[in-house]
Amino acid sequence: MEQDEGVRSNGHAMRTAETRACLIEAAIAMFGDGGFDAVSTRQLADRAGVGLAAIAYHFGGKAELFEAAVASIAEYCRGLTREVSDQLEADAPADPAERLTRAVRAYFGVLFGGDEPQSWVNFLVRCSIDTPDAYDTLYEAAFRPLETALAVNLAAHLAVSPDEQEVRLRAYIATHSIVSMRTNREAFLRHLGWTDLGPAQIRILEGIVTSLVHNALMLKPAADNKGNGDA
Amino acid sequence: MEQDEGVRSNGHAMRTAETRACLIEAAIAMFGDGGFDAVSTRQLADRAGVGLAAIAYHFGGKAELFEAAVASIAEYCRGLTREVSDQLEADAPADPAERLTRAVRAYFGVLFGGDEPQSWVNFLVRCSIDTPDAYDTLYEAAFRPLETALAVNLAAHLAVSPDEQEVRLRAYIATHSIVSMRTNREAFLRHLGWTDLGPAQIRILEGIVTSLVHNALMLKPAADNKGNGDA
DNA sequence: CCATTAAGATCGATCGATTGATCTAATTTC
DNA sequence: GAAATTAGATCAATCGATCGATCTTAATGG
Repeated sequence: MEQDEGVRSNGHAMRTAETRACLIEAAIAMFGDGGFDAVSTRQLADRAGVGLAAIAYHFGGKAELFEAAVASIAEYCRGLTREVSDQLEADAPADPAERLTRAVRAYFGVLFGGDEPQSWVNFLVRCSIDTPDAYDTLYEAAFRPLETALAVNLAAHLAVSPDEQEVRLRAYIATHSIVSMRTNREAFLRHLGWTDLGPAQIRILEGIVTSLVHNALMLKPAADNKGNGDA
Repeated sequence: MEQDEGVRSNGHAMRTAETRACLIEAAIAMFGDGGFDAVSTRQLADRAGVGLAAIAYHFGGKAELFEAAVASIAEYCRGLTREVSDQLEADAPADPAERLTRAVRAYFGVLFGGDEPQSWVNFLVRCSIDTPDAYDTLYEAAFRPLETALAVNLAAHLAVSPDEQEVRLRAYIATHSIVSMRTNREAFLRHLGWTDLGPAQIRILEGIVTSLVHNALMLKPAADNKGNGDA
């Protein structure tokens, strides 16, 4: 039963990869839970099940381990968003509106269907306010492609340029209405009087999200955006 | 011209109040910038222009200073949201839809018209993920009243019960679409390709927000919420 | 009215504990 | 046995907290 010895060409290399993976996983979870300064290198090593010196040996130091955690979660997020952006760039439904509907549903599924712990989400939130530079890498790699694909389809649907700020703003509102339910978890749960996000709650959310797409994202601007001024 | 000697009945009390205020202001700014564990008590004291021992003397310790900062910013936020919830509870426009439109504009003005530094917003974000208990106090005091007033008017407009999750969910989406532009600042700026939130950008936002209210918040559910299933 | 005393508030120095980093010796793999 | 990797011990630096001394203000006595 050598279930995971396929890539094990070298025993040292495997041990190295495993130790690094354990440390990165511990880093994402613990940095996400408490923030960079709230976690000590000893706690990280204990959680990862390795010695304290392994951090310095494999990454150079605490800061470099954090960077590796950012790169790791960026790659993971890229995999998630690729599922969605592929929907938007597929040929299947020719109608942009239909593609948008499906893509938003797929995005919703990615955000609420996975089993990533909340600490991973918190890690991303902390990144954006603690280390904007690190967040920049993450955003460009994982979220920019999705945003671009969304803007292209939305612009086609509205028959305007994808560079119009109206288009990008709509895309932001639509996507982050969903995203904020995870990034802003505490406020969201309190707002709805919920204590958890179980399957029952997620089903309710999905219905509203569908409505949201039609309203905020795809509805033609018509007269309500320019006609009423501010009277 | 004794502009601020009205309440100064006691010299000691005044010195105490001033020192406490300086420490709390420094705490909000520095905790917001870097998080609880990223800031040392020495840095806090330096920023506040007081001695290190003043923290223990006036608050008991670093943790208690943080709690005092939460209470302070909660009271401040309560003042901001009261401006908006008053709009929703006023008699002036009898039409709930019109009250909602005005209130959302007022909320937008509160969020983008003030001169509170971004570190204050970050303080709130950190609260929600670092100390949910502290955030609970803050939410109940400052945001719950606004949310309730919003739900009441929205329910009246849609002719349903304010307890319907559809109503609360709509209110969340509408309000947090705006709020997330500040709490999720880095992603928002990158999404729009902006580098700052100046008056020009805020003017653009206001137009879209107006549209958002009509679309996501006040538009009748019609057939798109229940009719299409998930085909 | 001024001098004296008590209380309130601040400050610099220092405590033990913990931090990230480093070093050495032991273990594992080839 | 040589190289790679790990664990345990230890480093200087910094952490939050505490102490006594100093300064400011309020209250008291003459």
